[in-house]
Amino acid sequence: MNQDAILQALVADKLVSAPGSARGRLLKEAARLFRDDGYERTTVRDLAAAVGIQSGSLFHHFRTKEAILKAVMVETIHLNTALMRAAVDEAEGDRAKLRALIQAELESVNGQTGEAMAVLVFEWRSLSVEAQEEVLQLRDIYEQLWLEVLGRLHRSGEVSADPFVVRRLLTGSLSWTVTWFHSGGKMGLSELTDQVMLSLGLID
Amino acid sequence: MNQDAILQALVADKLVSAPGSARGRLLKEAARLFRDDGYERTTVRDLAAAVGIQSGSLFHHFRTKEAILKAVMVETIHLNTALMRAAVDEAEGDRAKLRALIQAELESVNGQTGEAMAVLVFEWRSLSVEAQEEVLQLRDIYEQLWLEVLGRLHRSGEVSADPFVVRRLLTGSLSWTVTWFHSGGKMGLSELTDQVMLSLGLID
DNA sequence: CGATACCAAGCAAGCGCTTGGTTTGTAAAT
DNA sequence: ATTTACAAACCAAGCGCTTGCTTGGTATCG
Repeated sequence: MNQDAILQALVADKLVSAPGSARGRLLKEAARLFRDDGYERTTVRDLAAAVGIQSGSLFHHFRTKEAILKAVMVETIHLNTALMRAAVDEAEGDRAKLRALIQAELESVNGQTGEAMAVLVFEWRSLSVEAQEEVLQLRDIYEQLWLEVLGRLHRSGEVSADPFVVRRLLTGSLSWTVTWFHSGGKMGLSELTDQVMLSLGLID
Repeated sequence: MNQDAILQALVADKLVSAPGSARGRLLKEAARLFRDDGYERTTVRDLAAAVGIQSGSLFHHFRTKEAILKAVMVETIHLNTALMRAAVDEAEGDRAKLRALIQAELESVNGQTGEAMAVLVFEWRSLSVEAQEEVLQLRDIYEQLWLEVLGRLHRSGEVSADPFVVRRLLTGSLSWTVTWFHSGGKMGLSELTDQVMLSLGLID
């Protein structure tokens, strides 16, 4: 199952907006603006201009500005949960599964959905407390994927540190790559993945 | 040279405001509010109320709201550069120096100056481009400390991955601890440091 | 014909910051 | 020891602007 097929399945289930639809384009522009300028600095007028409508017309699609932020986050989580599960299912062996997870997360952060992922990481606080809890619950689903793989690698002695701690250290280091890594450079995503595995002592 | 002595030396050099002074208290409250609510969400009225003055009176101490953010960041960098240098100087051997750097950064992020450090990490974009460059230059000074130690560990074969990459991965994982690690819990800062060293394969 | 998507205009509230004047702390002059 | 002088710290009020969002009406299309 490739990335396009995964996306289409999610669209069919109405978990993610079709990229071509008005709602889909709006969310894409929102993700870009929220990442570049931050949620608070982005005005509804900026966002409306980016999609070529009047600011008031936004509220035909979303009840509030916060609902747009939440939708960006929720759809991103749904997409990435599916991508992670596919990555982990395709790889054989726990080292390979971990490598697949790392590469998948790096692709999410630095690839096409990177804008939305960055928003997910850095725009937390702009969500109301209730919305935060909702998003957090969704996120836990794919955290479980990591913990299973890391748990087995820990029991086999290949990873000495505590799985929970390792996952959290990785969350930080992988999402932080958005601030310094640029896919166009001389190091590619695959090499970066290797470097992460190396730094964990999982390649010799 | 302990932490208090370092702080006093910086205050004497006017690189950091005295914690008891009006300016010092203002910056401390600003750091707390900027971390908790974000720079954009924090209003000058919130900040003024937190230090017990009128909002207009803030502008007697700082020309603009942004100048307050910048001051928080600049003073934090000065303080932490000094702390890092002390940590690295006191430790003997490169593994011990790396451990000292990690622990010092974890203390900065999660300890007394944690609020300001979180601001430094997460409130980037709210600074004007010129101010960003200024802050970046100051930060490079202490990045050099890390690269020297990591470079030696790399040449000796103790750290296989590229020093630049390792430093950046560590920047992410260490600053991210602010979102999940709480010093009050059952794992202390020293144990967390051990876990980081473990995850790098630097303890057996 | 009815639903969906949009525009034009603007409201109420909140924003950073300014202004003009008063209090407070300090130190030299009497 | 008291007065004088002056700057630093602060208050009360509010200006001009931007913000998220609302309203009432108009295209567009199956």
